[in-house]
Amino acid sequence: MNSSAPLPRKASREHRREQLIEATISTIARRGYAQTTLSDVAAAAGVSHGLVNFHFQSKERLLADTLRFMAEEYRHNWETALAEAPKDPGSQLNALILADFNQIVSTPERLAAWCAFWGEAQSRPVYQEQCGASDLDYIRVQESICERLSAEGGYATDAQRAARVLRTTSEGVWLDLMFTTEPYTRDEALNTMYFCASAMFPRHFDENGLIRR
Amino acid sequence: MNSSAPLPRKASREHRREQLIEATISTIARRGYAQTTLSDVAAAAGVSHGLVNFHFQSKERLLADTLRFMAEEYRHNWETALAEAPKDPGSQLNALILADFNQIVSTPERLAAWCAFWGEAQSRPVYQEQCGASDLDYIRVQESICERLSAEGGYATDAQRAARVLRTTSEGVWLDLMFTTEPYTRDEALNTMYFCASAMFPRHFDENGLIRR
Amino acid sequence: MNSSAPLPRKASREHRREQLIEATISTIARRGYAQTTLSDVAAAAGVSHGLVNFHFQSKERLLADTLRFMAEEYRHNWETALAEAPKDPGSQLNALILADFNQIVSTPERLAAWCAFWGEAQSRPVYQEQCGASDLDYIRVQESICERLSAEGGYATDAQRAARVLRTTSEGVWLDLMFTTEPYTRDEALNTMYFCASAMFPRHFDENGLIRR
Amino acid sequence: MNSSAPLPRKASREHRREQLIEATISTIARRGYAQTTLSDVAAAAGVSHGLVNFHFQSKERLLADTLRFMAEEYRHNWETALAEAPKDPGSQLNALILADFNQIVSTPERLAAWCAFWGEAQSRPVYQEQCGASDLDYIRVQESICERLSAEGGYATDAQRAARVLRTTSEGVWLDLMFTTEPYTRDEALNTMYFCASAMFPRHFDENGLIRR
DNA sequence: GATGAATGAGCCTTCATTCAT
DNA sequence: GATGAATGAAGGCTCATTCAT
Repeated sequence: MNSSAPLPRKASREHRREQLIEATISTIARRGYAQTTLSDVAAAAGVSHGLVNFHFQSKERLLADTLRFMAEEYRHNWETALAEAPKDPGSQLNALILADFNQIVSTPERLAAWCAFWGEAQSRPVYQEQCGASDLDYIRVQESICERLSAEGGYATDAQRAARVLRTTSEGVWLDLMFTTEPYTRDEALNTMYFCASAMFPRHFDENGLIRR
Repeated sequence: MNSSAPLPRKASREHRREQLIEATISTIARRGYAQTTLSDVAAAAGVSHGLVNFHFQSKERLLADTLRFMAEEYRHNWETALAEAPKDPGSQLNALILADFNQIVSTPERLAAWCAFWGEAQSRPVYQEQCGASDLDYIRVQESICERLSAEGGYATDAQRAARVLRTTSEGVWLDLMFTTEPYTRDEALNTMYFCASAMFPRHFDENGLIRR
Repeated sequence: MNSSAPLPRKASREHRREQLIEATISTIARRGYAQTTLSDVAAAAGVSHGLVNFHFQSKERLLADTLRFMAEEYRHNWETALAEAPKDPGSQLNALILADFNQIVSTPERLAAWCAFWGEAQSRPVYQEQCGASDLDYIRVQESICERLSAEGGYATDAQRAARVLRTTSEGVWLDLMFTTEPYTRDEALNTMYFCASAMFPRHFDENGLIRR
Repeated sequence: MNSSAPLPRKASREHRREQLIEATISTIARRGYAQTTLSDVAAAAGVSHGLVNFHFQSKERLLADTLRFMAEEYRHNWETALAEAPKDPGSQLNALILADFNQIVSTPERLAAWCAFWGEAQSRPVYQEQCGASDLDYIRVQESICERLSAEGGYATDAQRAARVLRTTSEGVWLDLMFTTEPYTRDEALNTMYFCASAMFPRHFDENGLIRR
């Protein structure tokens, strides 16, 4: 997996942690959550397994920290996208859609790891807490953008449900990218998102994306 | 734990198997996939753990058979719903939507178990095979219904993408029912589905369901 | 293994026991002592595994009874051979040698089963008791024949050691028939025995057997 | 149980392995092959049972490595004996006989362990492979010594069969040392071997050993 | 910081034994 | 007599965790 560059014998604390977290994501993606052992993670990171415990105290914490890392990465991804986009609601919604399918959070490894955590989260309150707040923020921002868009475009649409349909479609398309026996491309994934947006906001989106005026 | 009635000492083979599969679904829902042990399952079924291996040979097979059971149950659910509904595409699509949220497949236990299996499926080819064919059938039936609906209603819509949006929204709403910190009701879930359908097929659906004429 | 003739639904007690003992010998020969389970034995006998316990109460007793059966069979084999042979010591010793390699006790299955029991006997006093008395009888009879032969032939040989060499060679040749990567035939086995006898009693034996006068 | 001194917490890998192999031989000798568990072995070595798997991966491999160890020890024993003995065939054969009954390979533990492995070997190809080659080498060396002895002494004897009788007698005497209810001493065992040798090579051996000239 | 030998709890699995039918 | 579902003790194996070096 790793073993790429011969690591500096002494990496800084933070760097080691991040390296181990990346190895954890890799391993979960490859072997699944239930099959992931600390030895797998250590091997993927090219270090001894004792070191994992040294930096994370326990497997539980390693996994929790990995999930937090991914949640923060995800949040940072869409927050940055929104900050860099024009402030009109169409552009903002477009930025949100694009952010979900860019090369940072939408890699096969990330998708697989998210999927694995979802599978476990239901029975682990600690995981739900980990993500709940982030998700709520995302939902509220998305809803508020949809409201502004609705107002601006004169849509008679229910903004909350529109936002929810966009969000669930995004999640479902992620699952498609993981599982369908006849998978489709990331472009088709995006087009599906735009198709969905255009059904609800036809004066702002068509199947190819945001309508520029 | 042993929620059911005191079991007869000897249940028929098939009945025992089904009982153990139900106990497995329960246990996965409660404890998660990774934390599910044969002893948990046996305790949930009120039998000794040796009996699980007696009937399923291994934990692996118990889980695979459980997934198969759920896949067949899911398929049977929507096939029956379609068979019992009027044959016009609006009614058929409506039946498909309702089937996903009825009391058979949309119980908290079923949702949680599905979610757990999704999390593991990515790293288990045998699970993907288990579900792949079923999923494809569902997708094709749903697409064909959307095509007929599109033709009938004169929609300029892309039937394949419309079907996909409906399906992914359904999956995403399932995840919402599992995870959101501010969960909503099954009625709201259905209304969200109808909102989605009405955005794409406004002459057949509104937010409250199929428009009767 | 078995399954030969469709068994009468109700076999007599003794017949069932013997049938199960033969199945045990078969199974030990095929799978080894440590790998032999009651289910293997039952399957080899074509009956349900519950029946084995019914007839033998426990696995321990089944194995002990099997060993006793083989010990009695072995003893009966050489006793009969001695009874049917002429009474001169040369003929008697010859009968003893031939008895060890005839078709009753020297089948591959018997040899393998004996070997397996030897391997376990060391740590099981009950097995040693089972065979000890029989062995002692055999040893004494063989020694007494050798003494008579020694006297008759005017050999200056130590009859006890001569008997022991014959007996150990017989055992060692049995092991050869089981294990050597370049096995030899039963005829060569016999010739080896005669070679051994002729070295000690050259006026009574040559490499081809008893010297008739 | 833990017969040796309190072990250093960290023994070198090779030393640990050998220590565990000795514990395995001990345990097999005491409890028999079928009754030997990893916990027994670990207890005999004074370590936790997890450590056994750590060093040998599985019980299967532990036993196979133990057998290999004993086979190599046995081979080394007679090879060294031959190397240190005078090169005339009489001395070489004498060295071979003595080697089989010295304090290295002919301890009660070794004999019992060999016996247990023989009992299992028949049904385990891997065990047969383990020993087959070594045995063949031994047989060939022994035959060639007997041939040289035969030529030197002008015996009209069949060297191959003579070698075989010596070898089988040796094995049989080993079994006697394990099993007979009236056991005899190691000296008597050796005398029996010499008795056997003297019967076939009377100008080189008498009952007390090699005839020095 | 880092390593890897060592520990031991916990799990899956096997299988002798029981027993209702 | 015979069957086979059911039990539960026991064993092999995994792996998170500890800790001497």
